[in-house]
Amino acid sequence: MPELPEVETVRAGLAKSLDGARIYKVQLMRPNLRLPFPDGFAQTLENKRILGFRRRAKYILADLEGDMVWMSHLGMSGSFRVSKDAQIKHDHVIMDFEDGQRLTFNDPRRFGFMDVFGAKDEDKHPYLAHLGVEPLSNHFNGARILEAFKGRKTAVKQALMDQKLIVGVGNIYASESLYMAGIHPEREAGSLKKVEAERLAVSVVDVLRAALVSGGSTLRDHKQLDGNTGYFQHHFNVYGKKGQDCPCGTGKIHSIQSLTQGGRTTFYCPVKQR
DNA sequence: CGGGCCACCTGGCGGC
DNA sequence: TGCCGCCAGGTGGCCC
Repeated sequence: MPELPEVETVRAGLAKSLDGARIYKVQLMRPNLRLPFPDGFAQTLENKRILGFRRRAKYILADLEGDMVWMSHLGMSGSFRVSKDAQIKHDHVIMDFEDGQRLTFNDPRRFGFMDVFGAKDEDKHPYLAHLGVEPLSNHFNGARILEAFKGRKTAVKQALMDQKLIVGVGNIYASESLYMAGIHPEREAGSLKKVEAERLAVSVVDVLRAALVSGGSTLRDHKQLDGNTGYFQHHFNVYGKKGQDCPCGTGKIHSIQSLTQGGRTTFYCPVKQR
């Protein structure tokens, strides 16, 4: 389920149930997800209290007693649930807590992964060290986009999804942000003017914040930890709407179009986005 | 280093 | 009903 708003919603759900809880037992139902679980993964987590949950990019980071960090990534189809329901297909990690709660990680496609490492190694972690700016931080603005995109020949849509430049924006919110900013997805990233970069920064923030307020987007049957579904999908302007009338209100009635970039589908308005 | 492409997986859906 | 191809919210690694 995961772009920034969905991951942040999951993080908040984990925090609500499990802040301060002590891990009692960790069961791995298979030796790997996309990556192998590190040696001693279960033993390292067991008997440690969770001090809090943070998010960096699309990674969930749990601070543990003993200056350790438990990292999770949801991939495309990963989800957590706090419940004592029976095990179901694709439940790969089951964590029981001292207070009786059970946390289960389910991931049909197994593109997710987990790791555990010392807190002092976090900044050097190969998957965390080269991440770009957090779009909901006060370091993010048009100037930052201009700097990140400078000299890039790649399409602005792909630059927007490049986690080394800006984190948290995936395929849905890249399309939605570019639509809102009125920028054509195939524009060369390095060609953005200052005003366009500023408009894009505002659009990215607006779209992510609006999605966050809605509890993220729920495609297919995905549920949040508490069993609720996000509902931002009802506010999409273009994502998944190829052929439908464009809501932009510019000129004559026209339809939303799609194209493929880097193997991913992009949705856009050929009139509003230039 | 940048950019393009493939790989990793399972499941759901539309078309025949 | 069954099979087939295609698509899906991500990202690491390989190649040039």
